[in-house]
Formats: sequence, structure tokens, C-alpha cells
Amino acid sequence: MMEIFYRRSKEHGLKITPQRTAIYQELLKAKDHPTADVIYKRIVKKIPNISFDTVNRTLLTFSKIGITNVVEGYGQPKRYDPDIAVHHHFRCLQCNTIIDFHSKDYDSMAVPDEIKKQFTVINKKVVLEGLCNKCRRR
Amino acid sequence: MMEIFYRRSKEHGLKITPQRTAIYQELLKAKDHPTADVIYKRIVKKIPNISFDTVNRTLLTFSKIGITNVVEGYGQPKRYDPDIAVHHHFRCLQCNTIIDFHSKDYDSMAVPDEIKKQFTVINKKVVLEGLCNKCRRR
DNA sequence: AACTATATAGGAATTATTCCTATTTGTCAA
DNA sequence: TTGACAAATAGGAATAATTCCTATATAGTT
Ligand SMILES: [Mn+2]
Ligand SMILES: [Mn+2]
Ligand SMILES: [Zn+2]
Ligand SMILES: [Zn+2]
Repeated sequence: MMEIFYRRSKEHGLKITPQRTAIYQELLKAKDHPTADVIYKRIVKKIPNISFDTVNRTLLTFSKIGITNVVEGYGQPKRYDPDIAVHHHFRCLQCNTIIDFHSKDYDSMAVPDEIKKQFTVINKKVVLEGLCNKCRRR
Repeated sequence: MMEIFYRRSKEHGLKITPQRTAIYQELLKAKDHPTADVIYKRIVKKIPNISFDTVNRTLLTFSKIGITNVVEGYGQPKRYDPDIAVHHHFRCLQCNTIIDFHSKDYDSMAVPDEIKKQFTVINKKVVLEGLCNKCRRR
């Protein structure tokens, strides 16, 4: 999995720094679609003098070169996703938990011609929202 | 269209104030999924001493009682939508234009059982991203 | 080993959102 | 109609999230 990190970084002329490597690895491990701040708090235990700005900037850079993603949401802190394969999300409106799921049916849905004609569609995802089982029985 | 505004406000014990009425009408007119700040700037021409906080708070309240929506996005300022009917969005990654579109096929897609079992799904939407024609030829 | 363009740390600045509170006002019931 | 009062507003302050600034450090190259 580090393969893509090295390759894409090279392709975009980005230097491989200990900070970038650590940030990428930390995000790879994450299953919770964490915010920049959460990643920072996890990583600062290993690299005590890393700055928040570096973490934040790096996560944005990663998303720009396509090795991570920003999860669609409703404002507030951005949440990052190390999984760049096609997949979809369920989001709990109460506790903001984001759950991955996969669906062949969703993936294969055609983009309406109306849109295809006017725009260049780069990606397509389904967002489900509602309540997780913890929040349902509140 | 004001009907739903009065009815839902009553249902939720919200007072009908000139500010709320103006904010709702202003958003109804909007075709651009505006931010709270944009709505504020439009409305302050008519109600010069309205405060930004009132606009912001009111838009959040409206979304909470379901007479407007927050558009899914990638952080930054929240964007509001007066259209509460089921529809989907195309978003330009360059200029952040958000375009509505409708699709019977998308609307009728089933939620995977895996998700249905675990969660209460309240809504489902498709997000398309890419470049609008203005940004394509940059 | 030296060079240099890029990256980082740390703090400041900016932007977005929310909070605080004195005052005003919509609603309801008398 | 009028008075009572819970709710809403204005205006400013506070907080949260993100981005900018710049002196110093460093990865990648020669
Ligand atoms: Mn995901
Ligand atoms: Mn819309
Ligand atoms: Zn939940
Ligand atoms: Zn565009």
C-alpha cells in the first residue's frame, strides 16, 4: 500500500519526508474517517514536534494528488478517507459516525445523459444518512 | 410554498417573525445553494439591521425542522437548499457550483440489506463531482 | 559534500460558526 | 385588547477550523 504513496509522490514531485510518511501511514490505519485534528493527535505521540499545519496541509495535498479522499459531509471539520477505491458511505446524523459500504448496483448506475453532456463527471457516490443503532435507541 | 413554512413552524412551536419569513423567502428564491453569508448579504438590503447570527441560526433551525436542507460537501461554509424534494447534485470541484438534477433511476435504487438491517436510513442521495464546462476549458 | 527547491514548525491571521445577554416581540389567554 | 412571558433578535465576543507567513531545516540531486 505504501507503493502508491511513493509512486504518486514522485509523479507529483513531492518529497518523501518522515512527516508525510507518518501521516500517510496513520491515515491508512484509520477506520474512522478521522479529521485532521484527530490524525494530528495520534501522530504527535510519535513525532512530538510535528505541527498541526503540516498534518492539515499534508492531508489536503494527499487528497489533491489522489492518494486519500475528503469525505462528503455538512461543513465543520473535513474528514479524510484512506480508501480511494469506489465505495459509498452511510452517515449517522446524530453522532457523525461514517460507515463504508460497497454496492455493485450503486457503482454501475449510469450518469444521466443530461449531466454527461454538460459536465465532466470524475466521480459518483451515494450518500446514505440516518441513525446508527446506538443513536436509534437514544 | 409559504404554506409549509407556516405549518412546520407552528408544529415546532416556532414564532413567525419578519426575519424568519424574509430568510425563508430569500432562500426559496435562491437557485445557487447559497451560504449563510450570501443569504445575509442579500437580506440585509431589505432588513438593514438584521444580524448575521440570526440568519445563520435560522437557516440551521429550518434545516432542523426540515423545511430547508444543508447540501453535502467538503467542509468550508455550509450551503443551503430550499428544495426539500428528492433530488441529486452535481458539484464542480473547481468553482464549487452545485447543479440540481433529477433521476428516477437514482431515486428508486434500493438500499443494501446490509445497511438496512443495521441502520435507519432517512435519506439517500447521489453526489456527482467533476468539472463544469466553464472550468473544463481553463 | 554542496546546492537548492521544497517542506516544516510555530505562531499569527483569517474565516466560519457559535455563544452571550440585554432588549424586543410574537403568541396566547384573559 | 391587553398583559404576561417564553422565545427570538442584535450586536458583540468567543471559539473552532483553516490557512497564511517566514525563518530554518532537509530531501533529492549533482
Ligand atoms: Mn470510506
Ligand atoms: Mn439542490
Ligand atoms: Zn449514531
Ligand atoms: Zn466550475
